[in-house]
Amino acid sequence: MPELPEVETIARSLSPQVVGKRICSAHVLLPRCLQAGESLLPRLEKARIVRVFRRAKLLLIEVEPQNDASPLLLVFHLKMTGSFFVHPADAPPLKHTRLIFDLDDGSRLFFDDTRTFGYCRVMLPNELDAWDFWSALGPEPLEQSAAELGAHFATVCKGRRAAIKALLLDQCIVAGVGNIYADESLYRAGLRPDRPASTLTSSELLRLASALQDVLQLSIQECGSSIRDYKDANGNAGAFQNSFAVYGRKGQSCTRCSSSLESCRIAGRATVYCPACQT
DNA sequence: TCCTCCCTGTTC
DNA sequence: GAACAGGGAGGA
Repeated sequence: MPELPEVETIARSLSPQVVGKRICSAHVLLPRCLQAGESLLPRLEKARIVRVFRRAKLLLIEVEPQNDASPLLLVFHLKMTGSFFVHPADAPPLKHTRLIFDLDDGSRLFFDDTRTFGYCRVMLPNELDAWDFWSALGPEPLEQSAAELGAHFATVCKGRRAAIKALLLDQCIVAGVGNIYADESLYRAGLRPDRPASTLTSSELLRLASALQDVLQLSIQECGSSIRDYKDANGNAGAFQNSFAVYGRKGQSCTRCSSSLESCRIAGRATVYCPACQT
């Protein structure tokens, strides 16, 4: 379940393996995984990979087509089980390989995805800008100060009766947060996930902003969280799952007060919290 | 604003 | 063999 820290880790680990190489050919093994841009596929031939980066939970590969002024973007959403790996020449597709990009040094970039929720879109820059999902994305939580993020939370929480956790998961409110980091940041901020957003004070929202930034930064330092499937583009697992305070710990004791952690469902997601520490 | 669906592997 | 994991689209 790659969220912001995992996608960031994948981008960082993939970048040195592919930037500067040219794409020789693209193979679509699962057609519905290519959600847009089929007509642009021929332009990928001999295109040079210039950048691998992340925005929200999306991983983007920017390429320069050989005889074309306009760059192209390969935009991936990994959803739950998407992953990348660079294989040697002639490596055959694996059971869950959905896309293969043959590179000019003979290596092969695989996009694998067990549950096939993930997708790739090949897009021109103006198409990316015009894509509703892209243009609606909220701010990157790590690209502003805690005070600025807290003030942003205060603005968007005003008058909202939805649970604060539901807002954290909303990519239009803040980009890149999924179930793990929503639960972990609410725990660190001492806030119940089911609190109606409008009931949070500005100081509580500042605490939440700060906790969210802390937990995302720490996780990036640990190369993300590996629950089941997640591995970076070198095949390495992350380690932040060892630091979870609440996620996946329903019924276990709170590390701070020893209360039994409780669970509920918010916005359709399993939610774990400490009934004593979070108010 | 909330619910269902999409999908497959793992766990109960 | 059912329950569960879950991001986001789409519908009520």
